[in-house]
Amino acid sequence: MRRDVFQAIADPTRRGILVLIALQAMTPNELALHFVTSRQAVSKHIRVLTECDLVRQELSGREIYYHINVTKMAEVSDWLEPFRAMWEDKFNKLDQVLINLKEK
Amino acid sequence: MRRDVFQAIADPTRRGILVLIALQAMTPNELALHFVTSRQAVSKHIRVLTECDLVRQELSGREIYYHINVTKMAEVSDWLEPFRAMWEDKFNKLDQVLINLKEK
DNA sequence: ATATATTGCAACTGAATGGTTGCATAATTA
DNA sequence: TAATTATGCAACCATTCAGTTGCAATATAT
Repeated sequence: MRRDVFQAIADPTRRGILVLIALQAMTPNELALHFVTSRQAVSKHIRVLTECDLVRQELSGREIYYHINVTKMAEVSDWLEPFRAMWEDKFNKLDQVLINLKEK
Repeated sequence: MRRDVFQAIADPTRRGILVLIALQAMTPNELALHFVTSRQAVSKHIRVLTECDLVRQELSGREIYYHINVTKMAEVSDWLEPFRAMWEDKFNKLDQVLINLKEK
């Protein structure tokens, strides 16, 4: 079974979970309240996120607080970096065009 | 059918295609040579990438050159931005710890 | 004109995915 | 101690997905 960051963030619910726990660590029950799906479904998403190390758990009695491992997200950013150079260059060229137009 | 950039880049073959055509526009046949899959399978991936506007086509006789639409990739980067702030902050804090250790 | 090459599309297949329900386990509360 | 609460796990289901094969359409070459 393929289990990588790109596959993990492909699902909108999982992206939602990441955003929520980025603000504050949460239990599966708390998380489930924010979605129109069952607690078990959220747990399955958390499992996927855990398996690719995007989230980590902190036990507190019978509750489990899930934290985001934000450095893992950098893997996506790293892959994106070469493309970023391309689109920024594109904007720079556009800027130059606008400047040239203005000067005339 | 869900068709967004996150879902598109979830597949490793599609990420490979994006990297290749970022370097140079290519036809499906040329692309297929770089993968251990059929030309038709590559075409299906191209279709997905086209449907979410990550690639654009340029017709040249019976050949079709596929170009990357690199600005579309910025959507992923935009989503990542808040997290980036978090992990950079993390590194900054780590830097500070190292500096403090060095001073002692 | 005929043969070849490039491509997209449709049908089919097996595997993966996201969801649900039910249950077992462990911690907390009454 | 008994009831409640929080959670993970397994089984099942419908849908999606990535791949293959076959075919039709169009452009190029002989």
